[in-house]
Amino acid sequence: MFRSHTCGELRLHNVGKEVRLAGWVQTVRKFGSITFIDLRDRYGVTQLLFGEELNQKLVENPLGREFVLQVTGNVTERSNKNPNLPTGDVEITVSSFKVLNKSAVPPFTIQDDTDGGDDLRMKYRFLDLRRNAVKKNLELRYSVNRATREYLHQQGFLDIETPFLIKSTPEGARDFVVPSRMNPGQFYALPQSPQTFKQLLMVSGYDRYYQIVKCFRDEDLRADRQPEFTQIDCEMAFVEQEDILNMFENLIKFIFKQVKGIDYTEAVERMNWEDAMWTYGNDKPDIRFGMKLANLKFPSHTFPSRKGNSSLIGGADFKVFDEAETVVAIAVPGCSEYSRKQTDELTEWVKRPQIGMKGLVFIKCNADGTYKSSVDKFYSEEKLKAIAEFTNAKSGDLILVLAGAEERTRKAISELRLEMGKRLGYRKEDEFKLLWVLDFPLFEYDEEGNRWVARHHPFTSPKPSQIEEMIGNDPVIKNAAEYLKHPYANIKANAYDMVLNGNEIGGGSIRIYQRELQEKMFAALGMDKEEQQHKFGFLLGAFEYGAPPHGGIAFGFDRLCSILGGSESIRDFIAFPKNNSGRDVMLDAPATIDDKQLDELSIKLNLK
RNA sequence: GGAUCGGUAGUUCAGUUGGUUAGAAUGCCGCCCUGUCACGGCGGAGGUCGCGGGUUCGAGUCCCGUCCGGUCCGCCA
Repeated sequence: MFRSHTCGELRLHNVGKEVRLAGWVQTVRKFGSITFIDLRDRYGVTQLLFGEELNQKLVENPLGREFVLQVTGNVTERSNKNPNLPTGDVEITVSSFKVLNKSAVPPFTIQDDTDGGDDLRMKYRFLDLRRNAVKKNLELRYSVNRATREYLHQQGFLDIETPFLIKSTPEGARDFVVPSRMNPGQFYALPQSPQTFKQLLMVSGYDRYYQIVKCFRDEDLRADRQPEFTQIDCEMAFVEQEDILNMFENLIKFIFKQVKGIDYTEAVERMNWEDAMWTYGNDKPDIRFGMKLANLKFPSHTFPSRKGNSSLIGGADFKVFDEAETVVAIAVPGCSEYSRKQTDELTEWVKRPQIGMKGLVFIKCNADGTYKSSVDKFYSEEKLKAIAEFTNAKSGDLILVLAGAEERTRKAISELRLEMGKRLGYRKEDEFKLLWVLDFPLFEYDEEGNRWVARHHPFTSPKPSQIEEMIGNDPVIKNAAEYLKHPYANIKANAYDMVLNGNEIGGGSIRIYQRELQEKMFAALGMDKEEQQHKFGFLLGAFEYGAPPHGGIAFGFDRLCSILGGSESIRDFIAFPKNNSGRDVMLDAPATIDDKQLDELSIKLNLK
């Protein structure tokens, strides 16, 4: 018997028993003739006591950190208990021990607050994974996985595997490709998602499908982006949008309950894409706090149904506002007493290249009812008061105003809102707020190619009321400068994103299931018939054999785990992640392959 | 593709205006210690200052290039 118990389970009621434990040496505390050793495994830490006799043996066989040890001994009650340890009431009085394996001195400490930097931890990831902090993330990941499977199984979903070696498709992210030895000069692509396969499964009649599946995208990385990542991929047939929203907000609520013990009973809020952009400047707003945007000035073709009040800022001869396409403000609660140093710091913050604004206008709504701003030269106290009212600022608030080109300015004010929300403590990691963002635009304008690209993906259906608008109009954009006036710019999609605390955790759509409409969509994206047939002939063909109406959604599994675990980085929730440059620093991958392998694949390198 | 921050002991970092033998903490090694659990005390070892070039009487420090890592923009349907 290797061990009778784990290092996490012994308690007072086990006192008197002879037990055998195995694990890693966490620390050695020597006191002349007795020694304490903390023995660690996946389940916890138990203190070992080596008495006088055995202590002599320890001198002969010194133990270091991370040695693998097997001990036999009696569970005894401690004279000095440790309340910080679940096993802290007992210790093992060791009667015999065996070193199962030695260990080199680890390059960093195996503790919650390790002294190792990220780079080193990734290189020695197998040691990093011994740390409790990482272990509990992987445990959380497993419980999210289990909850997902339990819920979807209850709902009658089938887990069906789809292939990893598939065909490269033109739209979307860059593909990872795999050369085919048996078909020289030809390549498989790794799936960016099982999208077309799950749609084919709907045609086949498997009307509730899911998969927790790896997907691959060859794009640059971020803290929350990995080249291979995991999705909860789902599809349903004979459904409309409402069915999907209900099914999957309940999935997330189920996960909350199972994983975090949270009863999320309230209805999930819903918001149009346009409202999200108007109110928060962002298609994935964090609605845990207010600080909504006050749109003082904006281009009318971007928000055709909105009315502004530009007279509030116009006519003051303030060029920055007069020449800006967009002027937008937020009222930051209780910050009117910010010092010059603090407002300067905020100005520097928005001027960073990542934000890219030229400056920041602020208006202090003083507690005594007066106003003080950085633009007092241009605006009277009365005008400032009117702006403050429009911004819904209360006395004691600090109004921050950004001005510039629509897209950049809206993005910047959104970032600024999130930053101020964070600084004021409105973004608590243990508070969760879900949101559906609906009615995304079907198309996005691609400036470079002067053409339309699918905002979600080319299988997304337009709103039924706008199908005619799409079929009846030529996709060609004659006047690039005024692309927003093209009928396609206003077509909305049957698409939806689920947003959690300002993070997109999932997105999906009701799909196109008729060949004619799918062909029109491909054509709108600039694909001629031949190309359509070559790239998606299998799907178009399948649509001719009784494809049912269907739709689905995919959740970013890694990201969902990281948010539930209160971390910004998904790397902490992946056992063996890649670094910023897409490298596995432990394996040192990717790596070159030898000439024989290249030759078998009929590949010649052309390195520049 | 671009911006930006960093690279000094095993590790995490400090290092002033360019000036003697590059420091601290922790880890490691040795000795002492019977109740510790961040044990304690005494002593010791440990450095290609990422790499290459330049300026200078003199470079960890300034300049140029390069490599590696972090963050962000572009990109990510």
